[in-house]
Amino acid sequence: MRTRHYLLATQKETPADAEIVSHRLMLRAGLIRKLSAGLYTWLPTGLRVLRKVEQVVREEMDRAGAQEVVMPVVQPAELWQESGRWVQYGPELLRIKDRHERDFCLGPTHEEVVTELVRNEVNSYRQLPINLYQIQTKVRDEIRPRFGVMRSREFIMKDAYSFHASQASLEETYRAMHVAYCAVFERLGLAFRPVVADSGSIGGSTSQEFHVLADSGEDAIAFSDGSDYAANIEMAEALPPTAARPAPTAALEEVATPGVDSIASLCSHLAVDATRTVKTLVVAGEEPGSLVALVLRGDHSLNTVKAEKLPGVASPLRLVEEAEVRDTFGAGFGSLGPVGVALPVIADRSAAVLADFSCGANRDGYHLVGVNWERDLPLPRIEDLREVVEGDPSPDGKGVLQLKRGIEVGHIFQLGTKYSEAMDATVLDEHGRSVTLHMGCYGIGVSRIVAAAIEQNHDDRGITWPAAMAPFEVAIVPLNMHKSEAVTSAAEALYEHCRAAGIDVLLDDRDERPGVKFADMELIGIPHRIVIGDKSLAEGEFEYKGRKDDEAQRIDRDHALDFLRAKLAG
RNA sequence: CGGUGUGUAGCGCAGCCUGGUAGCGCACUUCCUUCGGGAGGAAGGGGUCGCAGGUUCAAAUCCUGCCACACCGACCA
Repeated sequence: MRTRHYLLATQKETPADAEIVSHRLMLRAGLIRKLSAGLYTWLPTGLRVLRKVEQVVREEMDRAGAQEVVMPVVQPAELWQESGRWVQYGPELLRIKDRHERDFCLGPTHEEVVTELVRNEVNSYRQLPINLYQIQTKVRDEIRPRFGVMRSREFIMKDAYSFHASQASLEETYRAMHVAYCAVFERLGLAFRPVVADSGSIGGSTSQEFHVLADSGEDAIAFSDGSDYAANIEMAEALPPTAARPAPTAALEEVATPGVDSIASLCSHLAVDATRTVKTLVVAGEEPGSLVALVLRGDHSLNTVKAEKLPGVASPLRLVEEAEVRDTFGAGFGSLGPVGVALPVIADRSAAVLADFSCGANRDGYHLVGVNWERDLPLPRIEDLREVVEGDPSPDGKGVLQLKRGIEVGHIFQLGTKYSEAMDATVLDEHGRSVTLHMGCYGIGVSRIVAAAIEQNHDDRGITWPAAMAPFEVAIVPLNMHKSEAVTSAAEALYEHCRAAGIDVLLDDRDERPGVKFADMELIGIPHRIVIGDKSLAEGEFEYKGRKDDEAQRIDRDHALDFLRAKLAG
């Protein structure tokens, strides 16, 4: 490719609304342009990167025995009604009507379509297992699109669906997908971690996420420093404290705490540590109109995923309005406590082992100190409610937890029979009996990977692509090309040799000053750069610089191609 | 959906308070000089000031409504 007629679309200035580095660089390097909120055009350079990611994914899926298909983006409502998700999925499902007023949706995922396909085409256990995948545009009407293609309303995803006659077969494919995913992210040169995950709205039991580690990640992940344990923080269990609850030593007392409406202000007012306080959160119960009080140690945070899975607690979790709380407790948020409340109370494991603690008095402007379970109030139901913090013991008993942030780029699920049962997808087994299919599903956020890779690979000049993802492998930068015939012919010759050798090469034949060319090639992150100028050319040499190198080096022009081949191979 | 903020040339912004000729930088076009790290000069092109209504002799500016976008909280690849 030559830059002269190539839509390079680089820009010096950063659009004001780009918050994270990958979004800024994708705009500046001319990878994407925004059409509307959460909707992006992929420009030639961006598309090249996208295609490289797709190809790695495709190769590893094929290697793992999956077969590629393409399913429709537009899907009939009937299928979604059959699985129950037409009502369950919520407003994120973008619904449309055709000219006959029939309901359709734009596919956010394809469980229904693929199950419909397989129940028609596969009838015997002999045809199983089967694993079908596609690389295709998905549509989700995101509440809040942000960070460019990281969270957009339209995005490219690889989604695979496997079907099995038994749970054992499903587990085998699930493991194979785990291996394939690790291979994909390794080939792409990304620092990643597989983590135990919540299966969320897709359903099913076992699931793991693959996270690219980055400070800008939207997810927190917890992992042990003493074992392989790693989990999304939503799933990380906070183990029960090992120490028993101390005996009470203080007397129960109500103290005036004017203006105190938070744990922080309570601590400074009473000169106590947050670990000796308790906070009370009120959420909706399972029965319509009912409430449940959740009690956590002052320095801990509620884990909403854990909470909404508890029997008696409404799912999705709903924190109630202050007015509602006031009706029940007679006090506002800042003065709530578990003493003397008529509601079901659930205490976190850490809160349940406190003695002589402080909490709200259920009277505005007052708190209780010296509170003790079983003396001042009954010991309530105890559950794991809180978010783990750094330094907690690892749930597998080995080591302590560390927290990092991650970008979810892959997710594998064992769905079980959720969809096959709802949609009556069965085969006959070797005894001629009808068995419900077991199902797995496996997603990779292809467009998100592009952004995630930039989060991990950039410097103050631009993107520093991992080799496998770079839009071009080699940039040829001739200096003074329009004036020097020697430079022109050398550049043209090297360009043709590279093309003949199958190298992805970009020849910068623009009539621009050197600084402009260098800056652009570095911004878009081409890993290898050959500069051809009159001075070095007179000595029969080119100049080579790797994108991450500090210094350029001279190379013999006659061996430039071999030199590049060696660089690309290694 | 709630909270906050912003809509003026392709991009980044000023002008609005105090109504009166629509401006700056980058980018773009032409010419001259320059040419190994985002050059200098000269001359140009490009805007229904988000939309609709209102106030006024006069609205980018004041008022009302609507729309769009961004950021902060509940969703997910």
